[in-house]
Amino acid sequence: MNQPKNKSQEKVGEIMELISLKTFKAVVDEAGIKGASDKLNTVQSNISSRIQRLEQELGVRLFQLKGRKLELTANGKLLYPYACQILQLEKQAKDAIRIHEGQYELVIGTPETFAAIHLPRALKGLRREHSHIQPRIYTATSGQLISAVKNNTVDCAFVGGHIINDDFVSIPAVVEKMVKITASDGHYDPVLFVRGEGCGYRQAALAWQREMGNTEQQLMEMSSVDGVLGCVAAGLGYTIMGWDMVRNNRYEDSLAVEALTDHHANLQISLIYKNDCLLETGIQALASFFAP
Amino acid sequence: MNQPKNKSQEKVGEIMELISLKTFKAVVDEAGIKGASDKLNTVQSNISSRIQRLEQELGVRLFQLKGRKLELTANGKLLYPYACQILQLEKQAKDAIRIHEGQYELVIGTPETFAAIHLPRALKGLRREHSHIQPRIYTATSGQLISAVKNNTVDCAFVGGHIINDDFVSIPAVVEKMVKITASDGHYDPVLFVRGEGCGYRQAALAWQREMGNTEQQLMEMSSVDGVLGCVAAGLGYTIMGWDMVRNNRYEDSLAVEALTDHHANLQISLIYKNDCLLETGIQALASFFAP
DNA sequence: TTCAATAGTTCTCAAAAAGAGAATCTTTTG
DNA sequence: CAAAAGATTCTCTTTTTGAGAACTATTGAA
Repeated sequence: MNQPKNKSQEKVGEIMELISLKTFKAVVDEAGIKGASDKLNTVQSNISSRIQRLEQELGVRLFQLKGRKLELTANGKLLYPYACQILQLEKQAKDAIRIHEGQYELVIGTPETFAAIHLPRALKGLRREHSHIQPRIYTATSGQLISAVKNNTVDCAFVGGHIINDDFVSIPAVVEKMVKITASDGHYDPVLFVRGEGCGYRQAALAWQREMGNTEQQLMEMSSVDGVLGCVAAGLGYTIMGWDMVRNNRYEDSLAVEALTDHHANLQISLIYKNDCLLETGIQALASFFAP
Repeated sequence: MNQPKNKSQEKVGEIMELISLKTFKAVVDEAGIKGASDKLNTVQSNISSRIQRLEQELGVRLFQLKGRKLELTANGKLLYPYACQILQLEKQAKDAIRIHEGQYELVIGTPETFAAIHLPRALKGLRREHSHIQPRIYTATSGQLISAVKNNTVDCAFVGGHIINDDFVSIPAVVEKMVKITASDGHYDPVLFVRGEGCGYRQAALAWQREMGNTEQQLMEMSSVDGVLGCVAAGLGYTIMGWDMVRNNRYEDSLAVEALTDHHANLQISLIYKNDCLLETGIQALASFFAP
C-alpha cells in the first residue's frame, strides 16, 4: 500500500472492522490483492481500499510494495495472529448460536474423486438422519484441504494418508484398494499417468513408482480422473488409483486392474477436523456413515 | 428488539462487524439501549438498529423486551462471552502495534481522591522518564474501577484494599494513614459523613463504625470530599478518611485529626491490572513512582 | 385514574461509506 | 521492447449509516 497522500488528520483509533480483518487475512493467505479479491469475490480496488482503511485505523502500514508483490511489514506480522484468532472466534460464536438453534451448516472438504465415489451415500444418510445439519461441499486437492481445515475454511475434510498433527482429530473413513490400471488388452506404453499436484493418488503412484525403481519412466499429468483413465484405456500408459475409480467408469470394459501389494495395497482416507471444533458432533454423525 | 416485520429474505451469514459486537456488549453491560447510547455517544435509534442488524446477521434474537427493559435471550447469553473475547483481542492487537510503534496510550483508572492527591507527582515523572507513554485518566469509584479493569475499559486502576482475584496483578502503591476527622473546636454532632456508594473511604468508615458499635448513628452522604470536610469543619459531624485528604485542604485549620488504630490505621491502595495485559511494562513504570 | 417520565422502536432524510469498473502506474517476463 | 501481471487511483452509483423527530409502551407518582 502506498502511504495515504498526506491527509493531515489520520483518524486513528476507530474500531477495526471484521471485514477489514478478513480482507487482511485473505491478502496474506492468498499472497496478494488479486488472490484475495478472487477469494472474497470482489474487485481488486475494493481489497486495496479496505487494506488502506485498516492501515488508517491502526495508524501504521501493514504491507509494503516489493516489486509488484506485497510484503507484510513488522506491524502486519504482529497483526496477523490476532486477525486469525478474532476471525476464528467470530466463526465459533456463530457456530455456537447455530448449534443452539438446532440448524447448522457443516462445510465438508473433499477431493473431487472422493466426492464422486464415496460421499453421496453418506450425504444421503446425513440428510435422512440428521436433517438439522446442512452440508456444504468444498472441493480441493488433499494438500489444499489440510490448510483449509487449519484455516477454518472448512469444518472437516476427507484426506488420504495419515495426519500427524496434535491439533487435528482424524477418523478413519474408508480404505481404498489400490490397483495398477492398464489397458485390458495388455498392451501399454511405460508411461505413468498421474493427476495434478496435491492429489492423494498422485503421491501414492509416485511412491510406488519410486519403490519399483521405475523413476526413469515418463510421467504424464492430467487434471481429471476420467482423462487419465481414457488415456490408459487407449493404451497410452498405466496408472495407480483406487479400485473404486474404475468400477462403473465409462472405460471399465477397456481396463484391467491388478491389486498392489504390501503397504501399497491400501490407501486410508480419513475425515479430519480441528480438535477445538464446535461442530464435532455433526462431524461424527457424518463419520458414522463410514463406520465398518 | 421486536422481530423485523417479515422481510422474507433474512440475510443470514454476513460478516459480524465489531461495531455491532461493541454495541451488543455495551447494551448488556449498561443494561439497556439508553445506557449504551450514552457510553458510545450516539443516539438510541442507532443502537437499536445496530442490534437489529446483528440479530439479522445471526438470524436470531439476542434480546427480548421485558416491560420496558431488554433481557438477553439464550442466544444472547451464548454470544456475550465471544463478544467480550473478540473485543479484547481487538484491543490487544491494537496495543501490540502501538507498543511496537513505541508510542502508546495507557488508560489509568483512579478514584477522584487519589487523582487529586497522589497521582500528579507520578504522572509528572511518567511524562519525564517515559514520554512514549501517553497517560489518560478515567475517574470512577473504587468499585466501578474493578469492573473497568475486568472490562478493559481501563488498562490499570488504583483501588483501595486488597483484591483477591487470580486474574489481576496488584502492586502496592501507597499506604494512607486513616484518621478520624472532627471540627478543631472539639464540638461535633454524632453524625458520620461519608461519600457515595463505591468510595473506598466509605467502606473503611462504615467498617470502623460497625466495630465501634455506633451503628445507630446518623449517616450523611455527600458526593465530594470537600463537601464532607466542609460539613465536618462546621461541626455538623465527623468523618473517617486518609490523612492526606486534610493536608493542604482549605478547611485544614478548622479540622482536628486523630489516627485510627489497629487494622483500621492504614488503607492500602494498590495499582491493579489484568495479568494478560500487554501494557504491563508501562504499568510497572507507573508503579515505580510509588516505590518506597 | 391520569399524567409525566422513561425506555425502546420506527420513520425520514441527509451524509458518509463501500462497491464496481475503467484507467493508470510499475515491475516482471518472454 | 511489448505484453502480462499486480497494485493503485479515480469516478460514479448504490448502499449503509447516523441524527433527529415522532411514536408506542411501561412505570411510577400525584
